[in-house]
Amino acid sequence: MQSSKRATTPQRIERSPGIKKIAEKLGISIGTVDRALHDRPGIHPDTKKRVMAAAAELGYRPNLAARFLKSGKGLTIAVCLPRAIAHFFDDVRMGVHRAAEAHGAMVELIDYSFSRFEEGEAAAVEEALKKRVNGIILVPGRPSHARPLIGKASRCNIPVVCIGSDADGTGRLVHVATDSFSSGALVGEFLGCLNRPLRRLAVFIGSRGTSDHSEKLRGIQDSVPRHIRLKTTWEVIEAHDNAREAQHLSEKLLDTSRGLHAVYVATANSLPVLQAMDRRSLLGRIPVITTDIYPELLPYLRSGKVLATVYQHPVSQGRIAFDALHRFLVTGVRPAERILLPPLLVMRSNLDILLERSRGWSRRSQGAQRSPESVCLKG
Amino acid sequence: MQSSKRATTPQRIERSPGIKKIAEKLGISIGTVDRALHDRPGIHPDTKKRVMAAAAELGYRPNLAARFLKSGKGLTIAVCLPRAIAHFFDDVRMGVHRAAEAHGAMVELIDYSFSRFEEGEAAAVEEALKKRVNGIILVPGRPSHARPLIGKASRCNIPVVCIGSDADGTGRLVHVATDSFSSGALVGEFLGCLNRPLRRLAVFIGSRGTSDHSEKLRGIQDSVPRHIRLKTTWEVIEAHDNAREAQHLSEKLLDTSRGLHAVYVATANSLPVLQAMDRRSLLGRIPVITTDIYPELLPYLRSGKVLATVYQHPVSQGRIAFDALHRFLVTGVRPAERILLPPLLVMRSNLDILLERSRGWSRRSQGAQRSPESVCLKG
DNA sequence: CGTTATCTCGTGTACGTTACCGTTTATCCA
DNA sequence: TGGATAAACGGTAACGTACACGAGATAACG
Repeated sequence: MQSSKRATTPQRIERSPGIKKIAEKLGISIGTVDRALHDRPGIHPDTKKRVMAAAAELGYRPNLAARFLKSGKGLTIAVCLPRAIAHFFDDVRMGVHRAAEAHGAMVELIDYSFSRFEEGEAAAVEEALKKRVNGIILVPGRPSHARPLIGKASRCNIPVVCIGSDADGTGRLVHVATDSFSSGALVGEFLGCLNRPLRRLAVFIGSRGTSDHSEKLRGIQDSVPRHIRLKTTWEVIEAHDNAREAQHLSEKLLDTSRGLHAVYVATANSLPVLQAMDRRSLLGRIPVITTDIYPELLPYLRSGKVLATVYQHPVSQGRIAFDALHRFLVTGVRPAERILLPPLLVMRSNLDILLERSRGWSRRSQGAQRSPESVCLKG
Repeated sequence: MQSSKRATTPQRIERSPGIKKIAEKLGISIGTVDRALHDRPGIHPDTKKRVMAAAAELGYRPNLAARFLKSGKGLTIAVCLPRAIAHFFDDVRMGVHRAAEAHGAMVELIDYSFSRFEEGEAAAVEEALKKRVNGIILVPGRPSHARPLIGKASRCNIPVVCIGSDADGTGRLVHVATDSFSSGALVGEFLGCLNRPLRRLAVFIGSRGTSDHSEKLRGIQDSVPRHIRLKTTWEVIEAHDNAREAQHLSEKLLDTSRGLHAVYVATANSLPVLQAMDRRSLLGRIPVITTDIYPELLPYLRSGKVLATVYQHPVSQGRIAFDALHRFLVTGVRPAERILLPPLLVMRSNLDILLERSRGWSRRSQGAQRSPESVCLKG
């Protein structure tokens, strides 16, 4: 069979040791090494130990290119997130997909969208486990319902990344979110800069039971007294992320207590509040700060009726979650227990650039806001 | 219970057509196809045309896993950036490296640092071209010097990504930066929110000749009148990114003109200005907004002596630049001509979370950040 | 007509991994 | 002790690509 002589080039490229190196170091076959490294049956425990030791000693790292080439498909990752408050989660999903695209066919995503109010997350995760995905990215709608599923996944050795709400103590890999306390504190600091007498402040949240919301409240209540000399009183309204409830409660608030000096809507459910205030011609007179960005909010921001909104980096959260998971799956390096992003203020001046970068909402430039010709360097 | 029949499943994973498919479709060998696809010598023009047509028809995409497996090394990308104003560029470099790490051994980076004031960029790029890298990420120190080199690289079919300064019209792949105009406009808007009489404003820039700086100036001068009723006068100081010059000019300004109402330092060279103001006990009385974040600036931010700083996402700029370049090299998809990031305000409340995410500067304790002590603007 | 150079193209091997099949060894029961 | 059965392990094809090498054809030259 061997006909001609080979004149292979020396090819002195330093390659990381492969499964073959381990095999010849131990004087066994690559098949055995393969079984040892992948918990496959049909191998003697002693042999397996020797292989694992040799692999560790040589610093073996599986060659993903070869693995992908052989198996024909890459890692599969389930992306489980709610449909509700769609704009935020759509951005998260986009962040995940963008990050995954960088790896081409070597990573495959499977989307599972579920209704936030029907505990659909359980079904989604269960489905993902059935499909034997390599990892799960999850935005828990109701963390209490998600916890057992996350525990189950972790026991199956399937890492779970939580975005937004956490589910700690379940064995989840990492929690990615914006820092809620800082969000509230940032708003407090900004309000303090306004140089106005702020005696009565209203804060709209979803529920005190949600740690995200209670932390935001704690943040602003901790921050405002530090920047404002006057004694402040607080109106805390729990709207439970329900539009009708938000509308009803805000109208009630506005009608009963007149001397409101600032409003902070700490949930994405800000539209009903804004509309109620608009009807009473309060916008523009009372400083309002909201959370997140969605199309209906844009006119309020552009007109200055809403001073600023706290941006929570949905796209980045998705990207970071994916990167952490991918890195763990590939290299085995565990990310930090928790990755917190800084909340940032978005105002009229930087709104359009932000949108252009993250989405396709407002392609229109706002008149004189930007000169038509692009920036061009001239020597 | 398994079926009696061995009958393995057809394993019909839909694979994208490879070089082999093209070969058998045309009835030629894979070697010929290889030569055609890679502009290798020794192939008849007609044959090459047929191959290219067939490749296009079948939607051929090279299998990077196989390519990497065979060749033993991945894409090599040169990262050329200055040493000066180190913190910003260090972050850019970190962003590039982080993004590259996700691809493991399939991407290799080569760092070329050069001195900004000695036209070192030319040598760096030249060196990269010699090494026959697949792409170049460049922060032009002196764009006018970089232009011919970028043109040369583009003619060699080596894509160049510019971060910060642009070199447009040279064939560079894409320009990544923060939107300078928005930066200035954001500061103007924020100052407007302060609700104070701002009649005399000082803006420190590097040079009017740098488009980045002149755009920031244009931004704030366009923005302030929209938020402040009073007529404003402007002091524009060009410090040429030189610390001594900045110190001298700021002291001269502070001593000659007393009624300053706000200061915007639009370059990273803000320390001399702050020190000059501090010596005259002006900090805390006159609102100051700076640019970028570096260790020496932290005390000013934490104490409230600097109200806010405009963050330009150095890490993200690096990451985005890399991703755009990588995507282009792998899929051939050209990114947008220009990718502009939104500038964002960093204040005390979100400073530490930001640092934790991007670097290791910040001290661990959140006690300091959330201590009751604070400095408000007086007067 | 023979020799050689040039151009064009086919062939073979290797990359690291996995799946599958074949082979050897150990265990157990009749 | 023979034979059956399973456990443990060896061997190899194949994934898609890159590249060295050689075969075949054609043309140019003596």
